[in-house]
Amino acid sequence: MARPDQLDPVLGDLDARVRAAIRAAQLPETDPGLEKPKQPEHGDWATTAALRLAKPAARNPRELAQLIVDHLDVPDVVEEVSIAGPGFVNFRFAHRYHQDLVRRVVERGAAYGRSRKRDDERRRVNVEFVSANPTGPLHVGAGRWAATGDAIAELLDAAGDEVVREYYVNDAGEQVRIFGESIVLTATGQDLDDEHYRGQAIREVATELREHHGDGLFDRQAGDDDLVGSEAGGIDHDDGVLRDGDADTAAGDARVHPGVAARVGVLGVEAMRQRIEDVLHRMGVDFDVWYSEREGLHASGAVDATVAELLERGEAYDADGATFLRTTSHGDDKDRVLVRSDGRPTYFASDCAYLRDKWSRADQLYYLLGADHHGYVARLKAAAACLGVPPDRVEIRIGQLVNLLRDGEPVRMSKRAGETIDLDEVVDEVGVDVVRYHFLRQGLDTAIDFDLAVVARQSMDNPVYYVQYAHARINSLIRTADERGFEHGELADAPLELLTHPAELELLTAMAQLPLVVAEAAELRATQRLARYAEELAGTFHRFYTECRILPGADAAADERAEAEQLGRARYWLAVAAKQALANALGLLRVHAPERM
RNA sequence: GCCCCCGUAGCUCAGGCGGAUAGAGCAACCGCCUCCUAAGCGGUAGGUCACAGGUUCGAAUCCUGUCGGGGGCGCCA
Repeated sequence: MARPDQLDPVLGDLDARVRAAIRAAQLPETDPGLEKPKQPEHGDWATTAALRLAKPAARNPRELAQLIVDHLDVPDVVEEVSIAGPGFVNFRFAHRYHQDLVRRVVERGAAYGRSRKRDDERRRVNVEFVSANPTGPLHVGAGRWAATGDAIAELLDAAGDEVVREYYVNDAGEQVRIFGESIVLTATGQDLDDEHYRGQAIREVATELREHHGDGLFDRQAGDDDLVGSEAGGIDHDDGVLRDGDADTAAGDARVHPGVAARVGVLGVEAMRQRIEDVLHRMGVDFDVWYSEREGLHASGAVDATVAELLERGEAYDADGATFLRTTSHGDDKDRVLVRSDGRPTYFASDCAYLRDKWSRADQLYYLLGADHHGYVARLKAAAACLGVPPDRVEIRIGQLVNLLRDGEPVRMSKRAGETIDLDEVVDEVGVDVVRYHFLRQGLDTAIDFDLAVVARQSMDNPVYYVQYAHARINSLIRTADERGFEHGELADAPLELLTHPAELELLTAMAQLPLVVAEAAELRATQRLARYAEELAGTFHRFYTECRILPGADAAADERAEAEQLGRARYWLAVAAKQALANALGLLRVHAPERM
């Protein structure tokens, strides 16, 4: 967790003083855990140190709170210190602190809320998410991982880490051959079997490939002569296309030449991957790395090298002609096969090689997986352990799935039916911001019902608009001020000491929290923390706007007018700062902050 | 058979690494635009935090069990 001194100089100072007081009182060292009291009347910030010290010190927390206060060198900005409840120490800050905040927010601009980490604390984090198989279009569920993974990556970046967004492309194995067959059969108007992929996107890809490569691509002869070459047996040991797959279905569909299926499969996968990339881009998600299993792990020899290394480390062993990884010694239920007795590596072997590769490029690995992959966690963690990667450096988060509904009725998403509603169509229907925000404001542990009818119909009541509206409203205010020629002057000259109205102070307090919220949300990888905070911040602005007249009214008497002008200047700059804070919060969620609505 | 997630207001969900009177939005009801965007604001009403034990000075939060709901693995990739 980022410490307060890296977020806010005043809080950092207070944090240090509380620590000093704890030392002076000869109490065990503990994090002051500065937080904002739930009830504003309790103060601006509070330390819970006494509560947490109660157990180790075996003393009454209120007594400890008093001890801490007795030893505390109270900074000037703190106007009032009080002990309350079971042992909270509350601090009330002078108005000066809040007024300085306006300057700090405006000066830091887009950087307000972001923080740095010391070099020894900064991590290179590899965030892998989505990674859906490129054998079909993305469905809504993938949209959840896209929005969440992207926002978590952004949060980590804002918290001072170096982040790489990565998509693992499963472009090797059995499924590529099946995908190739599916395209060929679709293109040539033949019936598909149960195992084949189908749907609108496949038809489009088939058409696309025909246009680029001609009918010959799907032709058996062409496959024999030009495309298959040494891989006539259907197994291509060089690029891994036909190596993988747990099924012992070396055969394949008799109507499609294996070489043609392989060739078309590779082309088709790339075409589909491109479509996925396009949809994700529409979602505002752009990956840094598209990692090809076929090229990066098979063609490069990384899989073989990884298996060799595991054998060398003594973590893998040969039995019954196959090679097993001893995952049971790291908490898995049973040992997993790396290389089958026929010599083909398993998909799991690819995962091991991929993990090893990522570990060479990063020092923190984050995997965002859907609940349908939760059975995979144990073996992946075991694989990490076998490869010598410390367990705390591999994070595997499981998110619950998304149910797509329309008017309360489930929308079919089965792959066999082929006809589903894709993410692309959902984005068309309700818009990017709604989709993203809907996913981001809910925790990963909650299964989400995404009802198209509800989301579309109630779009005006969607919380994302509540936040965006606050931003647009401030912009409108600024625009109006300009149109009326309101002289707001320079921020440095603004009479911020006039900001004493409760609504103003609440807005200021809310703004002050952004850096801590960001740090906490990043630490917990919890996008909903930031989303809920954004709603709270928007709420404090709306109340301020309702209760406090910002631009002077035209009807005021001359003597009152001068006063109103002064107050207006202070409030104008407060609004400018609030707009920045809102824009930053939305920006970290990568949700659009509109200038007008 | 095993595993994961959830159960908090009528609905959808925050809060959950123990701490102050349990929060928000929607829905309901009552108010607020001669005035900077009413996509807003204020108020009222609405809760055995599923249930039962346990740990603790203190439990919505941690542990165990039960019930209810969702999903996964054991078939594929």
